[in-house]
Amino acid sequence: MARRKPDPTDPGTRPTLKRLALAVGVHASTVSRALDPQRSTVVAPAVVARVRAAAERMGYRPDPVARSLRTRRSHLIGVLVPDIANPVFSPIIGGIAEALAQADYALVVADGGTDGNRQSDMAERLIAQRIDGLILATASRRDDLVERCRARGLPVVLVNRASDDARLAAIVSDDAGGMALVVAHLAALGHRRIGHLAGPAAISTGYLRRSGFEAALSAHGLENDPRRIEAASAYTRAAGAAAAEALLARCPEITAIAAANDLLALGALEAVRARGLLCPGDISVTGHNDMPHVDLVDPPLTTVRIEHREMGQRAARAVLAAIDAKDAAAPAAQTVKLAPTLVVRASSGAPRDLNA
Amino acid sequence: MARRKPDPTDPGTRPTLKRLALAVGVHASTVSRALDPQRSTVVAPAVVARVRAAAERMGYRPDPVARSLRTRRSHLIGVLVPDIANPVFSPIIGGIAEALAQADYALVVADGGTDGNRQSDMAERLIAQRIDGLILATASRRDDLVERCRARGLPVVLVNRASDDARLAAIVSDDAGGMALVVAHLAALGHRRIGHLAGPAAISTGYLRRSGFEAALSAHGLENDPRRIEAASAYTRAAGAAAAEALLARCPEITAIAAANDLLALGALEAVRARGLLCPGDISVTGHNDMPHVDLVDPPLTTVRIEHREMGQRAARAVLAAIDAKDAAAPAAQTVKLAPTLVVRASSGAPRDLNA
DNA sequence: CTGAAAGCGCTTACAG
DNA sequence: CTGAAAGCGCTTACAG
Repeated sequence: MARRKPDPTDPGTRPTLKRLALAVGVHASTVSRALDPQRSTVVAPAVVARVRAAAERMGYRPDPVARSLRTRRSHLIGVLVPDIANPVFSPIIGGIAEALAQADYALVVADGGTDGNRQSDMAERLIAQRIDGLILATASRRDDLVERCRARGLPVVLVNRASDDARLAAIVSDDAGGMALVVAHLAALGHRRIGHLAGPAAISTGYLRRSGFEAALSAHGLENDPRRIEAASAYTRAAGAAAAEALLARCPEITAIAAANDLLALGALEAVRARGLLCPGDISVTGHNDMPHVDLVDPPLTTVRIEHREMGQRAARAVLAAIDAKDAAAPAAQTVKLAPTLVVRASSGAPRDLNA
Repeated sequence: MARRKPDPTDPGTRPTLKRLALAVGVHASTVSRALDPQRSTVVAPAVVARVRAAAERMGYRPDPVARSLRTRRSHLIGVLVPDIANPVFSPIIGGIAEALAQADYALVVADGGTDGNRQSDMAERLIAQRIDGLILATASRRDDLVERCRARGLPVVLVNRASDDARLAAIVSDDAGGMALVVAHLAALGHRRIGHLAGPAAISTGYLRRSGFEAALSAHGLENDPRRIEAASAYTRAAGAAAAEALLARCPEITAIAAANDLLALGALEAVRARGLLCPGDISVTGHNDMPHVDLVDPPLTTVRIEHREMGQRAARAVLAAIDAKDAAAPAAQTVKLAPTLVVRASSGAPRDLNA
């Protein structure tokens, strides 16, 4: 014999299905059915009532691990972000957590950093935990990781950043549209020579905001001089400051800088100040994201607001739908583009030539 | 018969222990032992080598769900925060995630909000997921939830906020010490009438920063007038603005406001501006936490820096230690107070009476 | 050093 | 409508 069998009537430990069955006087399988709203229709109403009452009284909670082993469903969703501490991703995670909790799923988060190998490694760990689906906030435009998940049949949804492969479900902001709002605003103020602080070209937000910026210039009949675009090496304040410094040195004629995100814009503000220039008197600066508290920086930042929390909620619902679709062979999920809005504050003003 | 037995030699699906055993030509129990560094010493070295090679070749990964069911260990740690999107908690979560990943544990996060009932509910969900330990960032000074977890024998560690019950492991900042740094700084500048924007008294940070503030006034021989202390209803900018407005109306004589955290300080800055006062010319304002980017607000905020990321790492290590201790009946974990540092920026200056 | 068996706590096809 | 049995994929006490 392998081990002493524990007494299923022992009330000392957390109650199991078996003990509950013993207490009610029916078989465990009947208890299992009575407790499942779907299958309880097949059980005698009186039995269902007795089972439910006993479960309540004994404080029975089904063991999710045992259930997972049997059903092959963990009710866990993995989320991989490049940086948990980045203020842009926190509301996304918050939105995901909220929507998942409503559906009785839990959220396993991993910080993948910006290094592709580490991201793969963290994703493998999540998959090893038998997550039912994965939400990726780390995607680059061509991403091995995304492809591998697809190949394994793991439901995957991208959030905030899309991949070039349009077959993948993604919940993103209309990045090009956001830049169109910015350029329209600056053009209306009278700016004609506008620089762009681009994000990394390998990330969809960097690429699409840049091409959106260029398209908007043309639409407004403004010159699109590639020299006036400088790409930052990363979405950080420091990278933004360095890129803005290079841009200001090379193109002193520009009267505004439209940055690809708020962190870059904050860096640009530092570079502007370091050169002894005034914002917006000498040069206007705009951001993208509307991060918390950018309304309090000096000067308050004009930026593009994205509903990150809603983005997270939608991504959660999309993975859940993808999981159901896997069972039902339902239609594939698709890309959703949320419409951003412009928030005008004090960092944008009339160009200096109009002031003079 | 219940069901057709799947062929364990079928290579189509993810390999199991049994299939690996079949491939190597030994029993599953031997494979299990060979793959566990602890118990592989008891297996013939040649067999260990063959098993490991086959595992590698077939890409075998033990199923964590099955393992959990058997060992009663999920390798999952739950974290309950009041608000995932709050910039103070993100680096804490980041630190926890990093330290857990190193120990091969994963992190399940839940957003409990500020409502006690919802917090309990979310904690129950985490526990239902069979987490091995819980990190609470939501603790109030007297917290039912904390007590209930203790009663169940679930390893619990508090982070950032402690409870009044000193038996509980907690990783916190020296909150009183942080306020002492602030008061010393303001006193050195010449301030003698200093107001305090307190946090909620039911939370340790609110209570301890307030009492630390009062103790520091006495230590510097400054008058401790309770009218000069106004408690905010929550740690938000809006609550900070409202409380600061009340404080300024009641005590126009104060020349500085020491806020219990940065969010309250940002609100105070708004209230100061709304009154047509200048910071720091008319009144100095200080914060607590050194949230990201408060160096860029207008004026750059003098505050107390807390190493939130390290706090998270330590909390993770503490739960892991508590889990081991549970097995080993090792000594109970204890409270760790991290030393904060003062960061002087432009929101604090000489009092207006010295300027005149 | 290795194998055979039991069991973790569920769910579900099958039989009645 | 209900019960008995098998099985999800592991680990581990026991026997040899």
